Amino acid sequence: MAEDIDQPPARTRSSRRARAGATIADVAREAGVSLMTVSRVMNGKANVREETRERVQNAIAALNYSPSAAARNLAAASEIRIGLLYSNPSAGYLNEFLVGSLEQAARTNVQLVVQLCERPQERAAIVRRLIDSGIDGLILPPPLCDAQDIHRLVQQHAVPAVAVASGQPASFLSSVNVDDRAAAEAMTRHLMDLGHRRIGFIAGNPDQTASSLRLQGYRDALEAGGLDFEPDLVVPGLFTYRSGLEATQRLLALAPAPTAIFASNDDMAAAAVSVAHRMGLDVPGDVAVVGFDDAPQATTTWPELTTIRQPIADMSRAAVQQLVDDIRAAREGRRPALRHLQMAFELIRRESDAAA
Amino acid sequence: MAEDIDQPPARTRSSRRARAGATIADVAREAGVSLMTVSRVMNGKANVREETRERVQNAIAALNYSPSAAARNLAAASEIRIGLLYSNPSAGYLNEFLVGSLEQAARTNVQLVVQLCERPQERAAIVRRLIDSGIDGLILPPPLCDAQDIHRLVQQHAVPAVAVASGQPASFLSSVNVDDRAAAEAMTRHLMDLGHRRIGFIAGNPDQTASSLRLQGYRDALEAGGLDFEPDLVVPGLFTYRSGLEATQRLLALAPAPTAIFASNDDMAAAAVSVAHRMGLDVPGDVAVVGFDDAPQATTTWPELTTIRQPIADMSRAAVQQLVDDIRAAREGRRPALRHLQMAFELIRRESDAAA
DNA sequence: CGGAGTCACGATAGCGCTATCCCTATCGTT
DNA sequence: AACGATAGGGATAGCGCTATCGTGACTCCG
Repeated sequence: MAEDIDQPPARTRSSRRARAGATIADVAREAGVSLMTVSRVMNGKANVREETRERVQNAIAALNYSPSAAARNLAAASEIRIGLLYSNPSAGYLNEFLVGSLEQAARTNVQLVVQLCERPQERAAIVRRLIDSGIDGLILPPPLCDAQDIHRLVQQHAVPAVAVASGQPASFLSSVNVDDRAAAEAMTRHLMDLGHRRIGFIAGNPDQTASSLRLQGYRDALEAGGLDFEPDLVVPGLFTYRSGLEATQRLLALAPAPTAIFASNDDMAAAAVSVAHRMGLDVPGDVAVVGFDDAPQATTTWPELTTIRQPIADMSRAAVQQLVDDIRAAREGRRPALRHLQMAFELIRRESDAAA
Repeated sequence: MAEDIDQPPARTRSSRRARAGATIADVAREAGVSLMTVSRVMNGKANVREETRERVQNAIAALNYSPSAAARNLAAASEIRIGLLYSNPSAGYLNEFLVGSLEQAARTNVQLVVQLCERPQERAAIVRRLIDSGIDGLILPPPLCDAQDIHRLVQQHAVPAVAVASGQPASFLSSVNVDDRAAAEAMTRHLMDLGHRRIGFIAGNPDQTASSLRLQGYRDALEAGGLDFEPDLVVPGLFTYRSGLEATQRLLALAPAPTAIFASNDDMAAAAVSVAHRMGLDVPGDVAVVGFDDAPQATTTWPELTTIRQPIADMSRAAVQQLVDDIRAAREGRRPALRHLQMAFELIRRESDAAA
């Protein structure tokens, strides 16, 4: 045997080995194959015999091996950094969004840079800095998905980006949404089915394109049901609790008052409930109130809100996936295949609505 | 000049170079120094002349260089992965917590693994899997900071961990909190200063050690102010909106009813406001209501809640920092210096309290 | 004035992995 | 039988950075 001849010269310097765990070399030795074969198995490449694959996988399990993300990135020259810009959407939204994207980022071995991007006058500078620092792509949750200045930068620098929950995503972006129009239509129809004929609508922030789609859905449902659209029943809002307070006061001051209020998000719906209560009205006995988003407010309000649930975590997961695909495509010289995903919403019936 | 002799043999294989940006070699060339000097500057090592440091920094700026996290981790043998376990605290809390820790994780170049750890019966398995996969440390926000089964695993496997906002952190953990007792005392004193003599207290979930500290603060303030502690005025709660509803009903059914209600968190305080309104009581005219945490609910309620603000993002940043220090210490064979940080809280006065 | 100590900095060898190139055994084809 | 085609798998060279050690230029002191 030539085993001792093969040994490398004794290391005089102390080893710099860091990982407590096994390395790919250990696995290769254990399985009796080369490093590359182990690597192939781990990356699911095709040209490995089933039997070999199993042997390697057993070795991996036996040694409790988990690959070093750092080494993989470095070797594959595929370090991907994705910027996730956010600007104070409701806490619940951001939260679920973050969890979904973090999970997907970990799964696909990309680094997520989470950046607050609050004040409009600083936005451009922040995005520019990210781009300059070599970010590989951007995720734009609402309301940033509709920000013109960010769009311009993205297009100028040809940075792959995904808009989430934008009403009408720019042509050079991938996007992930639910069908806001259809969802609002379904909710309005639901109220009509309960017998409501005067349905107040609190619109969302006009700067977000989803707002007008929700309004459109409301109008479509009225029309389909043979009800006249009454401009007085639509009042402006900004997606904030405070704006919901004011909007509801206007609606309930109408004569005759609406028997149902459809707020464009849950914050405003919660505000509507609060105003109704303070006016001595019962919800849903005197007015039904429904929201949109299924934010935490929906269940920390009494009565709990009937609302539209968006699969936010799934959407953010999909957004990361799409972005990574686009980035890899661009790196390989392929044209990224912009895709516009539409995910299913769900009408969640709780206790804030009832027959008219 | 020997410049052309120095050139490496023409590369026949295509370069595997990935980064669009500059590498440390580019910076070194630009600044006219060696790689190591650049590395030293970037890591803030002491033994570099001020003049050289500046030259390097200029080169870095000129090339808009940013180092590859993957390469740094690999070379320094210092890849650190931290597990952040969470279990459905309020969305606002988790949110701020995540943002803070993500930021600090990015800054210190460690990888954050965010893990949902909801159901008690699965917790142990999840934590064990994380540990087996070679996680280097754990962050335990409430309520997991007080979970006995997790504590046991952490101690058994000697995994560095930091408990955040635990009332009485286990002896083998580092911790970061605010002084819950002092904060509750301050809030109670605030109500007493406003002239309230009958102050209802809604306790928090007894499984979380912070709950009893908040109650203790309430009692301490009463005693210091010469008021008798009245057991009837303290009702149990679970930190949930729903439990706040019930607790408030009990408090307001008392005769005489309290003129102020101190809820152990904002969810329950929001519930208290809701119940008061439905009973036709004005807040704060008929009852003052105050909360704890400064969660989003505090400002999406009318009237906005007076509450105690914890610097959650700062706390999570500190937790990550502490954990990284502990991990590095352990790797170098030093004993980690367990530390118990206490950060400043703030009483935020809004519109839900008034003189008795 | 020579040797020890200090300081700023350079040369080099990896960190753990994958891309690339290359070799071998096996098969079908003529 | 000779040939190319095609798996399946090995050897090697980096990816971009830092740890370690080496080196020359200074200081300091007996």
